[in-house]
Amino acid sequence: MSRSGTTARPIEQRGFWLSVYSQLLEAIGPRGWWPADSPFEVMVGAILTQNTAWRNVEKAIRALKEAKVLSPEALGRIDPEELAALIRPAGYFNQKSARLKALAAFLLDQYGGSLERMRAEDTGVLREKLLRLPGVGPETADSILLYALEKPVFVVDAYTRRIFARHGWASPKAGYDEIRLALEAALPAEASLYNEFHALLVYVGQRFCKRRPECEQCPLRGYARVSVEEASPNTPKARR
DNA sequence: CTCCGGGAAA
DNA sequence: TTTCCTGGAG
Repeated sequence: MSRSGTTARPIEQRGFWLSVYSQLLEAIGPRGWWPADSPFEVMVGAILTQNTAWRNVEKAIRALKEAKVLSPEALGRIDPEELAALIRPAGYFNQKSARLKALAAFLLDQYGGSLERMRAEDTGVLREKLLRLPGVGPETADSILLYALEKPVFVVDAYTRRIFARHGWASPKAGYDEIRLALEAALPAEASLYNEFHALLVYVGQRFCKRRPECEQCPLRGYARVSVEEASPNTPKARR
């Protein structure tokens, strides 16, 4: 076996990740993810929130509810342009309209629109099927698996990768599955744990580990293996 | 890497 | 006014 030298920083100790988790939970508190009235609403939200502020997703979901089209059947029937108009506040409305139509068609075709039947499918198989859908990449697929179906899949996102890179917990070049599989291997396979952990990381990314990091008040201050400058050199300084 | 995009914070 | 938002496809 080759030992390229870029290998290591491999398996973090379980205790380390659990201490990070409890630190965040204690400092920030439960985030109550995913806010929705149904698993299907979670799936729709997972599409709508792609690179989009949640505030704007709420407007779109409200419009879907008012138009009474927040179901696989109704989304399957609605005209794509009409759907695009309804979800306009969430941005990328033409793309997302097509993506929602594809998701609805998938649910109807594969599971007769029943999320119970969908949930009964093997997680790995289901993940592959979701990834084949247009507009469903790794993060969206895993968000659906975790937050809509309560499968123990750790959701990795841009915040996660930024936080991990800055603290020296993972290489900046680490791939999506590399981080996901490492966390899943190091943590108990509990959906409730992954649920809260990811939500807390998003909070840290939004409030502290921003493009210009504000480490002074951050709950993760003290958990870094390296300095921010060392881990990610071109980080902008926070303005005063 | 660029495009898709409205909405609101900075 | 500019920047950024719980990404994914070409």
